[in-house]
Amino acid sequence: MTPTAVANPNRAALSLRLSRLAALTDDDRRKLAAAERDQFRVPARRELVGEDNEYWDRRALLSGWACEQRILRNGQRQILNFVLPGDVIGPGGHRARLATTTILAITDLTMCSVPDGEGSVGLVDGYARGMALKEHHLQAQITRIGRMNAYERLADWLLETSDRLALVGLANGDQFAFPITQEMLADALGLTSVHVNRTLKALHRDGLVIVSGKKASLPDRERLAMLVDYRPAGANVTC
Amino acid sequence: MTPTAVANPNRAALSLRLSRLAALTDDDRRKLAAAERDQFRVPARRELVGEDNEYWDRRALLSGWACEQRILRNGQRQILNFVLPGDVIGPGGHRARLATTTILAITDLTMCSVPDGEGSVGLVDGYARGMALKEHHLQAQITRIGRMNAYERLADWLLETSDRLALVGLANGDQFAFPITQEMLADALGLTSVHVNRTLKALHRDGLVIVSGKKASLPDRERLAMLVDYRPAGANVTC
DNA sequence: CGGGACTTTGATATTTCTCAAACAATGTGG
DNA sequence: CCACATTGTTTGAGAAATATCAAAGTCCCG
Repeated sequence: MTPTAVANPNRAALSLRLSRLAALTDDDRRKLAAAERDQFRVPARRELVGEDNEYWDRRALLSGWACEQRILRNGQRQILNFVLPGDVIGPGGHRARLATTTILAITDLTMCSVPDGEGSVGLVDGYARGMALKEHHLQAQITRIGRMNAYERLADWLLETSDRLALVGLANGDQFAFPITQEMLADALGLTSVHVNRTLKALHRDGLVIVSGKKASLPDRERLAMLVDYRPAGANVTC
Repeated sequence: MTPTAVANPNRAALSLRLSRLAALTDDDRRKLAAAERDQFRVPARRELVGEDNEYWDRRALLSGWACEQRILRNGQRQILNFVLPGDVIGPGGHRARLATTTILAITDLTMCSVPDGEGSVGLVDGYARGMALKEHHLQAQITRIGRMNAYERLADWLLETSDRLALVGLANGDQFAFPITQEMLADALGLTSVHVNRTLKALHRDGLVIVSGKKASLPDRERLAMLVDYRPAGANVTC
């Protein structure tokens, strides 16, 4: 184990995620590895896709967190979804572009471009499952905001997020990185940062969630999942 | 104008919508017309796609309204989006299926299957724009529920819906069919039917919305749109 | 005409927001 | 390495939006 490998444990998030979503050949893996080798960085707080900007090719996030958001006229923000390592962003099959949406780097990011799927059943299948997962997450987001209370929204979102991170090997047992502020969480879950704070404290009091510094952990996933009737998407997707 | 043509003014919703989303050749139109000729019906209240059901090919809705929904353990329902004439349902490019979601016929429906896009730039482009629009509507739905109050949610949703109907020629001036109950609206907008009722009354009092029987109209779209900073998706999409 | 499904209304409860301030952590320039 | 500025968290008190419960009214279908 070389030092650099230890320092960058997840620079293969794209290939790791795809290999868990579809059956890849050695050739697929080679293509992905090549793409991952050609990385570029984006500093925190930079916007990746501005409204009405030209849209670029598909890119994958290798490390860091980003989010897709929309700003309302009155300055309010709605975070539509978080972009986590292994996720692909860019036109999803369709070239049509009408985003009134922006992608914002929450932390410093490492990214790479995504190899074309042409001629590879595995890659095409993996991309397709990735898109299906993304749609699933959008639907879950609607359900959370539409029909759950603050306590349930937090619980459900934490479970989903930890599952997504686990899929790319970024969850250590029940613990995972948590680089977002309570205000971002509020903007994602349709709440106020004050209320997020109080609700997180309630979850902590109930022994379900521990957030400290830039880490979170879910000591009792079982009970948490029961509480909000959480159904992991993974079962239907991973292969 | 034959009597049947008058009685069924919108049995060409698919080709109409696609021709507004992309440039179609005569050949494309022929294919679509052929598909539309081979219709089938679905009675109101029937489920089209059950959870974990086998997924079928892509189908288009030619007349009637349906909705995609999810039922929570406690019996609550979240309507994720409404399916309107001209909309395509089924696996969107990706074959992966993980829907924990159901499509429900709200009214009696007329449907047809969707011709393969193979070899047609126009059709492929049209389907792609349709998918992009759908994603846009999901994002709009999140923004509505997450960051708007009841009054704004209703207003925004009514504007979007009337635009979607207008795209397939189903809006008469500012008036359009409105076959859904206030409870469905509540389940879509993350509200209570009681509150939807009161809010609709407020919109009516303000001269912005008239709902009566199974029709709705928006007498002052201008003011309504201003009020909620509504941005039609159409501008970026229709060609 | 009767009955079920929708709508409307009222009174009250609950959740969440708003405002304001104190506190803690984090980073930055000197 | 300190002092300060900035950003994020925590707390309290009161206000506003929305939910809940219950009942009456209305409409439409058969």
